[in-house]
Amino acid sequence: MNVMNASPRRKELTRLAAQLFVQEGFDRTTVRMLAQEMGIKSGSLFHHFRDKQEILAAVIEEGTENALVIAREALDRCDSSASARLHAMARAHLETLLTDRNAHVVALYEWRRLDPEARAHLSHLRDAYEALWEEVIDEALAEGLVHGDRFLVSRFVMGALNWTVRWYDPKGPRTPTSWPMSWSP
Amino acid sequence: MNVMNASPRRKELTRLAAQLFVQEGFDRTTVRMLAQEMGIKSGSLFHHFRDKQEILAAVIEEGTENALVIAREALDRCDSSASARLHAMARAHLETLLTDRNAHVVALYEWRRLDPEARAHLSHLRDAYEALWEEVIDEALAEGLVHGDRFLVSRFVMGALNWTVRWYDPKGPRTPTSWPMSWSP
DNA sequence: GGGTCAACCAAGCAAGCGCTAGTGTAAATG
DNA sequence: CATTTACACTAGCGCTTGCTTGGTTGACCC
Repeated sequence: MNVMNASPRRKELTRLAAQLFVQEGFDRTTVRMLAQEMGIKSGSLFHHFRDKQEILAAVIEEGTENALVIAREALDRCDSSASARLHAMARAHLETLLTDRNAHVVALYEWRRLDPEARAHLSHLRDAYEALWEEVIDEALAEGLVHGDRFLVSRFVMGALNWTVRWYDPKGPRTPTSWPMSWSP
Repeated sequence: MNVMNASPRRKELTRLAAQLFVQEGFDRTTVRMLAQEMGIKSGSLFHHFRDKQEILAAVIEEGTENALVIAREALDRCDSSASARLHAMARAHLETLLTDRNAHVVALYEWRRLDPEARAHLSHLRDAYEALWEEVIDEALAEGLVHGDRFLVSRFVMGALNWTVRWYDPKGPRTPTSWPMSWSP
């Protein structure tokens, strides 16, 4: 088995899996569906991944790693005012949400399907990303750019940004989706 | 079968189902698990609901109907300034999110599992609720209370509010949950 | 040209799934 | 008293699931 490496083949399979997981949801996506989409037989899948769970973990890991890279680059590139850094961070966030849309939607909707070990590992990645956000928000608070409770501000900002995956459709203004364009509670 | 009525027994079963759907997700929740939680055998479940899908629809319907009632009451009770109405609406929204938490989390995560007929029916309920929001936001824009694109403003407000179900835990400040307290994309 | 190795396949197993059929029974209804 | 209704039961059918097994292929290497 290829379990631990990051072969190009595995990367591609992961990308395809992400797409299917978004379309059908993790539980509804069978290993046979995944295999067919990948052009192989279902048994062959387990040459690349230990089990179905590992495919899910690979999808989320990939997405979160890319988010970290993009955010760091954006922060390096912009000037050091709190406003510019906040702007850069928000923009990087939305950029990631779009380019790795599938992976992030999966992370959002299927996180609970991860087993404890995978969850622990991916939590570290996530925490690293959140640390960037908290840093930037602290600066914004210190400069008086925004006001309010540090905790609440960051939750609300992240909420508003992340929620975009539910209603923003890059394919066009009003393509029918399988979830409601918006949601009322 | 009791399919169409709203017997008190069915209401209670629906409440229990909502809890299980939140804990396990719709697909992972088997009719046998539901039956056990309800203290009956799996076959007996189909006396109350036509099929598993109908249980899901019942959960979401219940939650959305309650949201509508609460929001309307709140709007009736407050005075007519745009600020007061916006405040009342936001408060009612969060109140619903808390009291019918399970139902709303299910609606948020499992909407896609609904079959087309159920989805169409529930969309109407949802639209009725959203109409209240749009009305209030329009008033706020007209009075200059908030600025910006009407569409974007309502999405961002709803996003920030709805996102609370992901990090706010009514049981206490830091109880471990099965999803990340917050999320980084 | 024999050996290596990732990649793949055909076949199938054990477990679990939603749901149905048919029956029993106590309370409500005529 | 006779009949219907609401609710529960047992038993199991037909099918799908994730995953395993044992073997084949073809490109590359010394």
